[in-house]
Amino acid sequence: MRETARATDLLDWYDRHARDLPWRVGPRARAAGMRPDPYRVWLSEIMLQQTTVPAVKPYFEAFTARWPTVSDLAAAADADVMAAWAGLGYYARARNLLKCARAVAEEHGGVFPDSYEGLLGLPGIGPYTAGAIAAIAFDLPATVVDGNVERVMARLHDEHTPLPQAKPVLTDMAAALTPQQRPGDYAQAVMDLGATICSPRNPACGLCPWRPSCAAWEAGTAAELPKKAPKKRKPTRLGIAYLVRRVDGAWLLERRPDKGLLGGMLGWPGSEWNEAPGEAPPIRAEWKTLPGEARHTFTHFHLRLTVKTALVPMDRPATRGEFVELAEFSPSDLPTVMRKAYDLARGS
DNA sequence: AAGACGTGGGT
DNA sequence: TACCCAAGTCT
Repeated sequence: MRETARATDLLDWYDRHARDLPWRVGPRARAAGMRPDPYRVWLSEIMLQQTTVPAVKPYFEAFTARWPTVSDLAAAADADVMAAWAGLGYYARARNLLKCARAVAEEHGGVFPDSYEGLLGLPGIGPYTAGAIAAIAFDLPATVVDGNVERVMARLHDEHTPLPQAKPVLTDMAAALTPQQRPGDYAQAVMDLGATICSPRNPACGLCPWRPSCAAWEAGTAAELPKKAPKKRKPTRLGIAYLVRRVDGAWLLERRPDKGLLGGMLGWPGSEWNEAPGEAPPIRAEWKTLPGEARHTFTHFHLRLTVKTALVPMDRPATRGEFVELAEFSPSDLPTVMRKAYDLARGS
């Protein structure tokens, strides 16, 4: 007979195996009464949306060093925050990060709301993040459902309904397991379990504290759960990027509109990205087309970017973008696709 | 309410 | 090479 899964079994496992993460207050310190700074919890949770821990770490360190409090971040210039986020992806997160910081600073006195509902009302905070902050920062018994929890619940209950259709039932399952005691540790424990033991491929069931209660283990189906709706294939789009160098070394750059792909980020002026992009030079110049192309894959399409370069005199007016002095430009301020175009032009 | 929205690492 | 995946949110 299969056992019933208990939160305490997972908490015992977490006490022994909790990972040490820069934004985490571990189980021992929490037991001693320590609580994480809500600002750091919030920042880490936004960065971790659809993003791996190794990718987040250096960005988290850089942000907290430069902007130690939510009020510091609220006072930052948009361009500085977008540049600091460059390379992390999903740039709407950075735009909403600033909106949220400013809402907290101006409408909440610099203090994060300490309720699920209050958090949910802030920009960039959805059901998952509101629950995570409520549980981790405020020790409220919020149910936290991310991709890890969906996977753990699907396996625990041998649920074969494909995602995203299964989301409501999986949420109910997660809610039924959420304890009133140590909800902050528990939220992190389920996610750690999903990230380390109950992993997407080759789950380490031999090490799992919930194996005695796992229906998928009993059925031998763990590795094939959760089921997911089939993916659509990505089309390929073409584009042209224009890299213009002024004789004093300044680069011609353009701030992209807030809405849409790479919204709010700096980039090279260029054509539309589609099946047959037309020429769209941002300045009168003698263009050189570089051999090869910058290839990049976005969430929903592949891009093959032709790079054209030109050197222009000081007094040449641009029809698009603005020249940025060499001393004020760093390729690390660019989203990855734009940095690839830069690398192609610099021969690296 | 599906689709838009990035990127890097693993297989 | 190509596909999958990672602590989702917004529209």
